[in-house]
Amino acid sequence: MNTIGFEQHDHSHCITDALTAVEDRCRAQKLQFTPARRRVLEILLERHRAMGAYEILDILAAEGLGSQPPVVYRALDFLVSNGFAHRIERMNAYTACSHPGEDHVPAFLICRSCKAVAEAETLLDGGRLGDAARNTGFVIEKVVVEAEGLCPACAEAAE
Amino acid sequence: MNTIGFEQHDHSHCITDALTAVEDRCRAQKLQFTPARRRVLEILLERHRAMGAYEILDILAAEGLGSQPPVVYRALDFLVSNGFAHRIERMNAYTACSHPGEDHVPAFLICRSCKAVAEAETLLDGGRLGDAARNTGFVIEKVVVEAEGLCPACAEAAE
DNA sequence: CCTCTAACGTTATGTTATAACATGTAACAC
DNA sequence: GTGTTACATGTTATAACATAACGTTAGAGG
Repeated sequence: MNTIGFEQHDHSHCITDALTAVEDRCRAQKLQFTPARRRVLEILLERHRAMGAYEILDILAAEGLGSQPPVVYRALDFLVSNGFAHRIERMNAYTACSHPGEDHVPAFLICRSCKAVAEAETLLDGGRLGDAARNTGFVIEKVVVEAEGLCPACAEAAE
Repeated sequence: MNTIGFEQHDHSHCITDALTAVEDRCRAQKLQFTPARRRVLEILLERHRAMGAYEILDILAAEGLGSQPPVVYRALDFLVSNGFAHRIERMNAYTACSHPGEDHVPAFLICRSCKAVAEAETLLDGGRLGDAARNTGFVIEKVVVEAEGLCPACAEAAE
């Protein structure tokens, strides 16, 4: 199964590409890409879907990389706050970023049937929400956009 | 303090108006607006801010309306699924709807400093997200839009 | 009155996340 | 090369959020 974009792709390349991009970025910004942080990102990239923190933790534990919740939450905090992964609020889950390094406002399409997640794009300021904020004097710093529905495969199966 | 829209308003009116609208709607749709459900909505309207389920439960418990989590979660399920309240995913919190009865896609402006929440509007289909979905064949059923930042008062205080 | 359904009471448990504090470690200044 | 600083990690405990499951109750409609 693939999820991002709901289409087939060269998965081993997408993993190594993403890792390389993150490594470069960490070097450039003097961020410590430690084994635990790296392994969590690898897990997210390998599975290529949204995963719960404790699901990731189970894998880390099996590999001897730590068995307590703070281990995985710290790694996820690092990845999310540096834009290498995203948190899906609707699912209390985490997913590797599709294009780490680029500054962007992610928007997610979440299939309620198979739980696949695709990452799309929005702009921060352009639309109606920006208008509403400007009218009231609210200063937007971060935006979460998550759509739930049926992915192409599940929509077809449901007919 | 008020929150919705970040502006002063006639609060007792806004409570009674909202309750009346919900009552009407329940009558029209033969929904049971039971004491627990009503009281939870009243609590959300009175406080006029996003509240956690257990915070609401504490109040219910003090009033003898039930002390176990399912009590409040059932009431919230009813209110949310009928559009009388909304869940704020970012905060694991709930808030009364500003315009119950009208079909709408809520968007929230959440102040990270004072936790005030304003409800704005978006359209479901119009924008960039709709385009992305259409391109991939994804069928959107529900959209969550939540912006975090500083409300006018806190933005000013921060300067 | 009976029955069906939706709501409610209650117990227990599952799931997600963080506080707090001790320990280790690499880089840097002196 | 030692003290200091800053950051990362190990570990224990607990907080915060949510639901499963099952029995009971109460109102609507036959």
